[in-house]
Amino acid sequence: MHGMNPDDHPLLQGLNAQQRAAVTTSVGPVLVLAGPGSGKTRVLTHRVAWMLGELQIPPWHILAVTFTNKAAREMRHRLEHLLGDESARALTLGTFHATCARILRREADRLGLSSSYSIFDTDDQLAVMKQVVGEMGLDEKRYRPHALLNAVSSAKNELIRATDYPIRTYHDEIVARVYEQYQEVLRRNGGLDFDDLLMETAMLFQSEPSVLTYYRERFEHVLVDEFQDTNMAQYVILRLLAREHRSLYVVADEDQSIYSWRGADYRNISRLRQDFPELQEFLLEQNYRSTQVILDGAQAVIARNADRTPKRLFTTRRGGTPIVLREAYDEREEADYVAKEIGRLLRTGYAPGDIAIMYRTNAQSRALEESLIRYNIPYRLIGATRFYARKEIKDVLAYLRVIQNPDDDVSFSRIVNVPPRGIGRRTLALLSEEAQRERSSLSRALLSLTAQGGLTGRTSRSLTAFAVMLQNWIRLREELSVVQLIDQVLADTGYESYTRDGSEQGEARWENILALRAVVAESPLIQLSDFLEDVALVADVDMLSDEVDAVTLLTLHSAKGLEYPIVFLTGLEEGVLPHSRSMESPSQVAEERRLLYVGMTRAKERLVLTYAFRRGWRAYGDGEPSVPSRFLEDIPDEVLSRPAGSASFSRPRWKAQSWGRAPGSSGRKRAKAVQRYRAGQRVHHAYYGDGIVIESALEGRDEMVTVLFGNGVGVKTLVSSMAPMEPLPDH
DNA sequence: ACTTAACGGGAATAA
DNA sequence: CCCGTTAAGT
Repeated sequence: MHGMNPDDHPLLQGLNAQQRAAVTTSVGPVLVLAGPGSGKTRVLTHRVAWMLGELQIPPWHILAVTFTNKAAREMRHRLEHLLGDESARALTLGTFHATCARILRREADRLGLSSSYSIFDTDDQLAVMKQVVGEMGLDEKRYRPHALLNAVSSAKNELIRATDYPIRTYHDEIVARVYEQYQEVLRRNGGLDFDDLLMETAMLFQSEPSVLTYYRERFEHVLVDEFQDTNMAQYVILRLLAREHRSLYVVADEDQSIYSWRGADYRNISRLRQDFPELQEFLLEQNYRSTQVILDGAQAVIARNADRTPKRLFTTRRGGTPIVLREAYDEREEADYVAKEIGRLLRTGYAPGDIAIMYRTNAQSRALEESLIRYNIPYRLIGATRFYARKEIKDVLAYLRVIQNPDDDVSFSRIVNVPPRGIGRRTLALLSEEAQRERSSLSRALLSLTAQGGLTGRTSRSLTAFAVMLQNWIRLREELSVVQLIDQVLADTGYESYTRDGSEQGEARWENILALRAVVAESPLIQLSDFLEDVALVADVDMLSDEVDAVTLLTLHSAKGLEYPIVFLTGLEEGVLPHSRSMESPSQVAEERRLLYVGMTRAKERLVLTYAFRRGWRAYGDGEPSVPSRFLEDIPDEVLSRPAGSASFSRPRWKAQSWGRAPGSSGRKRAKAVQRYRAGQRVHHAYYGDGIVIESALEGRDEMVTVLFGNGVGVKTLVSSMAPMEPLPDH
């Protein structure tokens, strides 16, 4: 610093002018608006390092909120590296949910909650909601637990309590009562759901000035990544914390807001400007990730969204390989193309870890997996059956949860008869009655019944045996580590022989349990409560290890914040992206567009877009051919390359013939059909192979071709403009 | 009284 | 395809 050129400051190495300005600015409310690949997280990390190293702010006064646990871990590593000391250790760094969970554990008594409260995940929430709907005598068809949960979740994200739920219709009335009852059941279980973690923290800050003051002093400086994806509850937490010291540093990109269905609201950016009028704003417009071609394609897609600030993103990586757009016959052929193409890229020197395949819905991964297996390409799947949502893992965790929090009836009901020990529905119902009489939980009712010797009849023996085990575990909890406790539970319940039933899936399930055990063994000193909290709040992307060299399969949502040299985006069809459930509302379609934008901007060097002519699993059957995604129309031809794929694949006037809007929407392009096929003609189909035309007729503006294929395929009727098929020369 | 095997309906994204 | 429900089996 003494006479040193500020550009040589070790904490500013490798940053451009815009980034440096953002990192070194004075303490106060700051908004960094940044495009993809512009070094958002880097700026955030360097800003924290700047505050610690240059401004001499003690680490325990800093709270940094990241979007995933993985991002938090990485930031801590980078900070340790940048600062060369341990000061990053004392920093509070984590996701909103993890941070709130910790605050609430500390303040549990103020909420009338045990500090060993359970965190209820989606499955648990559904179990509670079903119980509520059942108890209230509502018709599950009319009042779908899923829909009710959504309503409750939205209310919580907006900080609306059950008693304040706005009632305009009879349906609202029901929702309000369901909401109230749902909270009642949660509370009896000593549980909080994901939304409660945020809502209760926000409301605690609102209602307890002393608590707010404490955390305000504690977290004098607050920094937030992915601010565009905060919801109202999160915004209120930030606003309250920062109101006094006004040191709030947020990084955002409205074009990457993809979680509105979870209550996220990018208008929080405008709220920030209103609530902190002295806000300093910085723009990061240089993209360091993608080639010009990829950036141009992505920009063209996002530019069509209204209500956004236009940005002038640029990169010095001129040119680049064109974006590949490829039509496939169906999801299987699409997957085969992707796998084959990956095989080719691997032979040119890319590593499997350089490649990601992205899709809108988890269900799409199946076909891709099958092809990758067939082509012997190593891959790993993010999401789908999430590790911690697997039955066997949830079972073990449910045991631990009951041991940790005996009021957790949801977990108790889950494991009381797993492995089967003769405690069926009827017995559980009796136990539930007893619990209601005693106004206590299932496990407490069981323990007191056993203690009184009040059990008779056939089931008494199994119930008593279970009660003895449970009591023993609760006692052992004090003495044993989490690993030892898991081992004890597995041994006592005979879970291994129950799981390993000789089937292949049984072996896989047991391996999953061993994997869980290994995770615990990595932190041998962890407290049970901390372990359960960590496990409840991990995201699938958190478990992405950089050391595994495999192709990554993931949803577009999980892809946020990641980057790969090569990205395949699959299923670019109307109904898939944009998703059919989003097509009624323009704002939801706009979000789908942002989702595509997020996906495209993950790619550094190569981007491949694919769509299928047919997609089997789609609800409207195999009769209806797919329509390419409307978003593809916005990508300029100059950045696209449309490979013929197999030789059979060239289709003249392809665009004019097969492009259109969603079925039913206006603006479908009309193209006069030309008869390309006649009876007796030989054809080649990309998927079905060679065949002979039996009949061909113009129908409306399309040509319907009936073909007899070989190799046992048989007769198929195809739409000429859509089928990946072409006439073969006669000879 | 419980368990298991077979069946039919509804399927986004996720901390 | 994963689920919840139902009917038959122990």
